[in-house]
Amino acid sequence: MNKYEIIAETIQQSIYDQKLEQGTKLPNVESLMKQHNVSKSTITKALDTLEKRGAIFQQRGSGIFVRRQRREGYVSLLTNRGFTADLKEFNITSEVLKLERMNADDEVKMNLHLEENEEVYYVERLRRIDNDILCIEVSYFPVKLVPYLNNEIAEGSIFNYLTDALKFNISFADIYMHIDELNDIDAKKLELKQGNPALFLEQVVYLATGEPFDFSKITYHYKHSKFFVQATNY
Amino acid sequence: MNKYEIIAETIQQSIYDQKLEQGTKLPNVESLMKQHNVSKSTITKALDTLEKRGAIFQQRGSGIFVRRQRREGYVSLLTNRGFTADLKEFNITSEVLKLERMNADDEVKMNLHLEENEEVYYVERLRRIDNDILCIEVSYFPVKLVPYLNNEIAEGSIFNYLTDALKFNISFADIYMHIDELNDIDAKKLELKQGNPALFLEQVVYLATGEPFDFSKITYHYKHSKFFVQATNY
DNA sequence: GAGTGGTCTAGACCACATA
DNA sequence: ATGTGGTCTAGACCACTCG
Repeated sequence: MNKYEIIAETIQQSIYDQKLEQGTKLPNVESLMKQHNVSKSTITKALDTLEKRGAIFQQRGSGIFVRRQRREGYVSLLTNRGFTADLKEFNITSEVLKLERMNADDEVKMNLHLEENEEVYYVERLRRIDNDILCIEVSYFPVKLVPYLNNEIAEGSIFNYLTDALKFNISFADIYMHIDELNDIDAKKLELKQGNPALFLEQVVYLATGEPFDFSKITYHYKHSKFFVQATNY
Repeated sequence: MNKYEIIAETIQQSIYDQKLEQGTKLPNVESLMKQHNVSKSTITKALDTLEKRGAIFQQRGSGIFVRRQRREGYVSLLTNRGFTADLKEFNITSEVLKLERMNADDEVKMNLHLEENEEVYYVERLRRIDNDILCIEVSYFPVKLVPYLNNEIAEGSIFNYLTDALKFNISFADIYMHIDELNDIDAKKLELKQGNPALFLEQVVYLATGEPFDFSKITYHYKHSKFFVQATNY
């Protein structure tokens, strides 16, 4: 880890450990420099990182303050680290409904930038949060990037498998959302009724190289899904 | 404007003007340094800014590439600059249903960190996107921060009024979302039926000082609201 | 190995907030 | 006026990618 990353972790941890409230003032830049024995730019970089994550905000001429402060029970859409929900806070489990290799259809080809006749893994999962049904997730992974996938992996976190075992360097994601009524099939899977409201989310996730490796369509149970976004004005 | 901001604008504009596609490689850091006659850190800062905005991605050892690429018709939840929707792309108009000064109730007091007996402006607006009904928005602004508001201002962009006339320095926002069925009253306003799906969004917007100045509850019309989020893995 | 972006330093100077 | 964070420089060195 780089110096600035270590410093960022240290500060974030100390906010967490001391349960500092929103608005609490942190030590100034100079004392952080001395404390960690690094140059000003390194402290600045560490603080910028924490600001991006939504942990602090900085005000020129005034100081550095704790931001954080989320309501209970909401899942962050752009989690602190990684897009998958905070697995520590919430107990999320997955039941694999289907897993197979298949040829990509047009929609999948377009979203994953695939050529003709390329194969993908198709995974359909029912995900639960603390035993409540959270969503149905249908995912596609190109075989050329994800050469192997099985039920055991899909029951856990596929993203953890990709980063840990396959050393994927996940970089960014495009997320599209809309609301609509449930159709008959999805309603049954979610144990709801046809016509009930649902949030439909599509995401394309990219490697650091810019290659898309995951296209997923997720249908959320309207009673058990609450989302949280920390926006910053760039 | 700072040097790095000007450089960031220039690069972003050139991507836009040349309609560069995702994955297009940009000039390397050294040539950008020479071209703008600045040091490496300044270029780095400019590129970091663009990366935060989702306009580019950088890959060590390889280059700088164009990211951008959004589907048509989706409103960005964390717009390029500012949280209010891209007003240039979409024609958003507001009809003021109600505007009055009142005492804050408990919910408003909590979200805006107000003391007992503080007054707020209450604004209820029906917002349209290209003549379709987009949402009902109910907003609260503390009078101590927003001493004046009228119908004419509320028919336009309140945020523009706050930043331009009152010189507000808007810094960040917390956004909470959930899905549910419409009640009778909201359904009528949105010209929908009771029980239809809706996205409910609550936002608290903060100044650079960390003071909250806006608490809004927004109910979106499910047929005319599509959202887009660009996530980055910090 | 050549080329690319990323980190880090030491120090000068600037812009803003607050009392 | 003082203190605080923000910008910028010049240059050294590091880490990754790719042919």
